Amino acid sequence: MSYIFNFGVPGFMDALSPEQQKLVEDAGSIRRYSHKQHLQSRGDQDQAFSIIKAGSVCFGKTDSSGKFIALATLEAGQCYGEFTVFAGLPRTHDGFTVGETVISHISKARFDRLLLDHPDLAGAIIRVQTLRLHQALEWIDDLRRYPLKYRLGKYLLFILASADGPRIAITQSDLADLMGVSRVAVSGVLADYRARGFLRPVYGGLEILDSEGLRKWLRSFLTLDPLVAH
Amino acid sequence: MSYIFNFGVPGFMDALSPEQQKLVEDAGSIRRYSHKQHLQSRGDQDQAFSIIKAGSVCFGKTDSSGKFIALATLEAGQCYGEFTVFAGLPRTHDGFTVGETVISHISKARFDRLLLDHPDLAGAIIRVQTLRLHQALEWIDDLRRYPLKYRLGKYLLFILASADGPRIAITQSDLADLMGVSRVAVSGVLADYRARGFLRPVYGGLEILDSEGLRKWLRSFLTLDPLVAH
DNA sequence: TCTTGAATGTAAATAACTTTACAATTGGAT
DNA sequence: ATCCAATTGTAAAGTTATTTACATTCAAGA
Repeated sequence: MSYIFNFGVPGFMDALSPEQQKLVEDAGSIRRYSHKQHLQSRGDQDQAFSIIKAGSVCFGKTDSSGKFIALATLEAGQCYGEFTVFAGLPRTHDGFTVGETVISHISKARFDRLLLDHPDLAGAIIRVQTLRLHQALEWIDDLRRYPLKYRLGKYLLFILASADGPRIAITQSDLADLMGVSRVAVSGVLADYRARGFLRPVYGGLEILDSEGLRKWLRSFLTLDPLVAH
Repeated sequence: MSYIFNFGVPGFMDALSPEQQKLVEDAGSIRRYSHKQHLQSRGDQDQAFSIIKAGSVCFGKTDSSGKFIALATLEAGQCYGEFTVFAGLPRTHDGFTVGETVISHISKARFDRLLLDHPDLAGAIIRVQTLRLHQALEWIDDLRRYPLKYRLGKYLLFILASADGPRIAITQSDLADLMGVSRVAVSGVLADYRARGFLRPVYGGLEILDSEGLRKWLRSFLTLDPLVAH
C-alpha cells in the first residue's frame, strides 16, 4: 500500500539519484519498532525526516469522538516527516507501525544542513511535492464528484497495480478507514462488485477476478480520469 | 476569494523577498482578458507560470456530464501554473477569468532559467508547495469527516477573514460550486445558519451577523481543527 | 415604470452513506 | 479438537445530499 492520494507519484528516495539516496540514508539513525507501536501524535512538535527501512506505518487522524480516518499506510522505502522539515509544521497526523518496523530518522537540523550542502536536492523535492499536491487535488475532486461505488474501484485498481498477484491483503475495515467511510458501505460496494464478477472477497482480503472488466466499467463513469484509462 | 484549500498559506509572491518578487515579475509578459474569457482547458500541453495582476481566475473541472466543480478562484497577486512548471504536467484544470483581468505569463523555459540563475528561490517554493500540500490533506480529511453543515461554516469564516467587512459577495450557486455540492444543499445550510442568527443572506451575497457565534458553534464539532480555534 | 434574467426559498422523491445490531464464517491459539 | 477473537454479510432506521420543480424576490436596463 502507499499514500492513497499518491499512486503513480515517486517517493522522495525514488526521485533521487543513487548518490543522493546514499547521502540521505547515511544521515539517519536507525530505530526498531514492534507491531502497532505509537510513533507520533498530531500536534507533536518534534521535527524529523524519516525513511521506512522495513515494515510499514499507518497515518491518520482521530477526532475527539474517536473516529479514525486513515490518510495512508506507507511501506518500506517511503518517507514521512516532510511537513515538519520542509515547512516547520508540527506533526499533522497520528502514526503507528503496522508489523515489525525499522525506521531511519534524520533530525531537521541535520536535514537542513544536508540541503545546504547539496542544493541539487531541491529540484527533486520541488518536483515530488508538486506531484503530491497534484494528486491531492485530484483526490479532492474525486471525493466531491464520485460516490464510493466508483472511488473504491479506482483505489482497488491502484492497489492491484503494485501487488504481485490477484490477491489483495486488506480487511474491509482497513479499506473503510482508508476510504474514509463505514465498513458497511465498503461491504455493500464489494457485494455489488462480486455480483458483477469483478472480484471475490476472501477472509482478510480480496481476490480480483476481472480487473479489466472493473476498469472498463469504471471508465464509463470516471470519464475525466486518465488513471483508470491506463 | 482564494484557493479554497489554501487559506492561511502565502501565495508564491508573498513568500518571496522584494528582490525576488521583482525578478519574477520582470520575467513575465502582460496580457489582458475580458470577463468570463477562457484561459485553459484540462489537458492542455502549454507550460507557463502566471501571475494575476488584476481581476481573478476561476479554476475547476467539468466532466462529460457537464458537472462543474470549482477548485478555487484566484485573485490579483496570486499565481498559477506551478504544476506545468515545477512538475512538467499538462494543465490540470479548466480556467476562465472572472471580471476584467490582467495576467503576467512566464514561459517554462524562462522560469527554469530564472530558477537556475537564482537557486535561492527553491527554498520559498519548497515551503509554499509543502504548505499547500498540507492544506490539501487537511481539506481531504474535512471532506471525509464532516458534513456540509460544518464545512461551509468553516469556509465562510475563512472568506470573512480576508474580507474587509461583514458582507461576502458570492452567490449561493458559486458557493455550491466551490464546496462541490448542490445549490439546494448550500441554501439549506444557510437557512439553518440564518435561524441560528449567524448570518443573513442578501441578494448576491451574505452578511455575517455573528462570526464569533458561528466560530463557537463550529468549534464544538470541528474539534481537531486549529483553524476554527483561531 | 415595466420587463426580464438572475438569484433565492422551499418542497418532494430519490440516492448515498451512517449507525446500530446481530448472525455466520474464518483461522489461529490453546 | 475446540475455543475465541477477528472478519464478513446483511438488515433496518436515520441522516445527508441530490435532482427536479416551482414560486418568489431582486436589480438592472429599456
